[in-house]
Amino acid sequence: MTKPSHAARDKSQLTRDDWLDAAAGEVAAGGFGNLRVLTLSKKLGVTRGSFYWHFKDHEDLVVSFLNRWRDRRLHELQYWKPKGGDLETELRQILELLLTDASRNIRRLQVELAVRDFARRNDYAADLVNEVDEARIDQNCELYERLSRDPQRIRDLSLLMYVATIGSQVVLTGKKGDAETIERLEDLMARVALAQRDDFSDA
Amino acid sequence: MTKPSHAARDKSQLTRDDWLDAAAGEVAAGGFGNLRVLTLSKKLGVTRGSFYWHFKDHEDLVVSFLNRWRDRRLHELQYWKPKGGDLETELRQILELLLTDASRNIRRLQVELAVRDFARRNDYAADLVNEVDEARIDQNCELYERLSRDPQRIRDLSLLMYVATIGSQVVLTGKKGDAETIERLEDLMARVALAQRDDFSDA
DNA sequence: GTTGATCCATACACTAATGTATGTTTTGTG
DNA sequence: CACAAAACATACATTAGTGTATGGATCAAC
Repeated sequence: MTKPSHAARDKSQLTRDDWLDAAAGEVAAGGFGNLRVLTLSKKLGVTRGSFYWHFKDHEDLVVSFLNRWRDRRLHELQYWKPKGGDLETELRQILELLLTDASRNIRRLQVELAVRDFARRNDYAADLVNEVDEARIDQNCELYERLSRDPQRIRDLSLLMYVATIGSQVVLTGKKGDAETIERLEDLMARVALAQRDDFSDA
Repeated sequence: MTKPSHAARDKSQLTRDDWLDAAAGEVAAGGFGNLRVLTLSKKLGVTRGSFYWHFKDHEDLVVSFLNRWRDRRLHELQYWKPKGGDLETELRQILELLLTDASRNIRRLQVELAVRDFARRNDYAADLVNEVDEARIDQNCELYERLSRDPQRIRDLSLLMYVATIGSQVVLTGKKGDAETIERLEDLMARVALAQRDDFSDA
């Protein structure tokens, strides 16, 4: 007897993580304002009685969701480390990860943008987003250290590259022909970064 | 007799634009999901009876708001034209407009980000945002035409600069010490753009 | 100052959502 | 199988929101 469920639900019982996964779908589709426990329950094929066993209340769901998001984003950073090669190769690897790869994982991208939007009116979310941003920018600094010796300029360059990727994810999502555009952007960004190598005037 | 109103309300009667102005506050604060006619009415010191005279329904308010936003963003583009000077001067003028100036108009920035977020789940808003983006990128192309002769590269560079500004608005809003950061970013972007001048290999 | 149009208030019906209390089923474990 | 804990269902109370119908106030123009 398969219940009137939609997604991954052949189990007869739900876990807390199942609810968070379903919540990700809602958040991706309509932001945190669309995260209702009633509609969530319907899509999971259960009633709200289940929800209020797994979670204290609606806020508990939101906070748990944000925490899991933060943990995963910080954890995945270990896979961001480019595996060898010269500077340009590694640079292009990172850029492809940040641009092309990110635009393919539509759901993940939508969740991230929703979290960012929610962070503008929720202090806790804002803290988590800052944490993730800082970690990403810091990590990429290792790459750009080979371009300059001024720590400030290294960090600024890393920041510039980062905001460019975020901006392109914001601007270029869901347009036709954005794949080629992103590719060209990726190429241009690599050239731009490498062009900064010249001035080794080390302050 | 001043009514229990909050903002600009010494008039005894409200106009359609007054409602849209108040709506901007709500949208800036909590996005389009926070745009309720009930709370709007309370903040304006009237009941919903007034609203449903000025607007057909809630959707009418949203569409009108989006249209006005589009019109204003397209209209203000005429002030984006830098007034003379050499290339670097004009470039820095535009960048200051796009970064420093934008980060000061917090409310306008929040509205724009809210519109962008709303555009991810509303086709009409998405069309307007695309329209505005295209117009801005196109306009700035005039500047970057002095850097290269390849139309594709000109447009890509304009796009890169644009997504970088959007991204910095998304990432750097509401952090302490973002003013200096934006200044340094502005400087770096100018240098990056000018560094692209060198390759006049015109395809 | 009367009148018509404009603007707003009041009252009602309806929907969707949260949260809580309590009952019912399912599951693991001796 | 017995039984306790875990997972879910049901029913109720409450709140906040939309939309509509209709009545009342206010303003402009003559």
